[in-house]
Amino acid sequence: MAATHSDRIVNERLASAAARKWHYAVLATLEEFGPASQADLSDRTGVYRSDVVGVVNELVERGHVVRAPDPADRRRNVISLTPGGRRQLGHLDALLEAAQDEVLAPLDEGERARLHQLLAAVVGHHAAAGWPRP
Amino acid sequence: MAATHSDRIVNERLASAAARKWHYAVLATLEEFGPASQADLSDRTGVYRSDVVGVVNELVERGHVVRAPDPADRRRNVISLTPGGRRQLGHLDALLEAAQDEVLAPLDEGERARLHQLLAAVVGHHAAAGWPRP
DNA sequence: CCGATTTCAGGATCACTGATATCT
DNA sequence: CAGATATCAGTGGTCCTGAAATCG
Repeated sequence: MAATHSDRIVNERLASAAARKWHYAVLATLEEFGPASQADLSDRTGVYRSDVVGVVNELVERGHVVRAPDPADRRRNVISLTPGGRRQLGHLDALLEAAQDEVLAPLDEGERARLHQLLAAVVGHHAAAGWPRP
Repeated sequence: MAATHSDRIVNERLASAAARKWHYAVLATLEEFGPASQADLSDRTGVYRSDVVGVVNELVERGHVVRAPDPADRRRNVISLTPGGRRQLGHLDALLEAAQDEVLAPLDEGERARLHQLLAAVVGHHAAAGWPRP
């Protein structure tokens, strides 16, 4: 139920920027780790390999990202942030901070930190165990 | 990410009983509050009114629930648990307890209670505010 | 007439499976 | 050859919108 409330609020805000959560995940990952292959993006964001294609296509259409073949390994595409993509990421960051504030409204600072810590422990445990990937 | 891991684990367990989360939600609500109209079930479970129909249809097919017109208000259907539905609920309860144990594996008892309390505060806040219903 | 209930038809996103072609 | 990468096609569940028919 908490996840559903959170998703609804987050999706409303992202829709105002014509974005979805995978767009944000990919942009944020590119900024954090730099240019990456689509397989890297899949592993880091949790987006299925087969779905990365579509997300990257949409980001390319919007001019937020560029896709170029990797000269060092011709199986790969290298995905890189554009200046426009960096601006969009800043925009989405602000939207999502507001969304988080709305979702966590009933919690004070300490409670928010504690919740984040508990959820991170859960995610860390399952990510370390590795989840089924094709 | 935590919600996604949780959903995957819960769905795997429920699939082994040919059930989905809404089946459990409806059965559990019927046991807790007794026979109810479909609108009541929608409000109590969060399932959209338009989706309750399908869930109840499937539970009727499986013999877990009966649908009867309400003589006191002929707009309504009264949905009631069958003995088979009660058995199924017990079965699902066991499956979900195991799923919860798997999801929360990295947390000790106190941490689980704290997480539950924090999420309940979030849900309570947004439920009280009322979320958009058709 | 207004409001509530049930039902149906459909859209959008997401999680997931499987197959194929290309390249290391 | 095995293994990785990118791509395409398709399924099913969930969240959500809208509209019709029936009844209080």
